[in-house]
Amino acid sequence: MKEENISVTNILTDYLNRRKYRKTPERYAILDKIYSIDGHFDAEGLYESMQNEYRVSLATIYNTLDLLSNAGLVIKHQFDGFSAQYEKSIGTHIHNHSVCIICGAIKEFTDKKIKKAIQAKEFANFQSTHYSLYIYGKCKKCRNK
Amino acid sequence: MKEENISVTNILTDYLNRRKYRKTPERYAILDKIYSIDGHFDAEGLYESMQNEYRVSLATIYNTLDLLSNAGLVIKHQFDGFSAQYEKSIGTHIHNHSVCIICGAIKEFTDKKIKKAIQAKEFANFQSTHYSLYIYGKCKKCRNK
DNA sequence: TTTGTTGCAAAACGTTTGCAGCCTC
DNA sequence: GAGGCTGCAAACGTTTTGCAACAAA
Repeated sequence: MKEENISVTNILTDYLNRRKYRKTPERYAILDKIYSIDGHFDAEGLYESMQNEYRVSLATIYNTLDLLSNAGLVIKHQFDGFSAQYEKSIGTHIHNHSVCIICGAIKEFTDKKIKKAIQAKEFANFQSTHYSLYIYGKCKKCRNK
Repeated sequence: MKEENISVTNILTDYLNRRKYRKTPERYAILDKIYSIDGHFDAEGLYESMQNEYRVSLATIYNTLDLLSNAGLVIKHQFDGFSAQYEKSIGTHIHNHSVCIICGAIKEFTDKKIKKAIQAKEFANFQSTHYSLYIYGKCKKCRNK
């Protein structure tokens, strides 16, 4: 287990304690697996990748992804036309996504000015926790379509 | 028909001509309906709202929303957990969305600095056309959940 | 012991597809 | 007249749900 995983494990434990939810081995196994994945993944892929290690049902994968999302440990993306994509959130640099409207290719990028501008935003009646920025357009390959 | 609709009709006609697509009454009826709606709508709602005027099938609604999206006449949003939401794009101020992670409440907001920072972004191999920014968090009602 | 959580299978949901017939070009 | 577009219904893939069994508290 990476060092990072120790702290996310603690975050999950705190979260479960605070809500009086149960600390099941499935939840920790899924969290652990998620933090070993770099980049995006979907529920099905996570499910399959765990079959040889700690076997959990797809229903539990969905339940747990939802729980971890509420706990701030994963971020959920709904890119157009695909199944929901997830990624770990702790220890991940804040980044944005460019999405090709023709072929669906997704790339990550960072931009300090954008980050600053968004983080400076404050709401009167809304307590923001995170954000997703998707810039749509055409990638190099699809430029002329 | 509002004045605005005349110009979006022209945009659609140009688009169809350029691609050698057919100018069917369904496409214009759907476009017209969409530009009479303020705010978000989904395919089902659009379908139902047209039943008393120009009747089209749900399949055609989906086809046409896709076409109008490619033509830049509507913007598609995939807010978490719901069916895809659409909104007209021409004559609509660029705006962002705050999404409550507890109850799903969606609000629009604008911010000049964010807009500027995003529009200033240029990519080497990507031609951007539009963007969506979703800020997630907890709304006033759900602050303590 | 209580009851939240799991696995399984079935169901639900939004969306897409196949196909015959229609209507734009 | 050719073939793109439509409506219909069936199919699809992802996600949710109901329920009995299990296990954390």
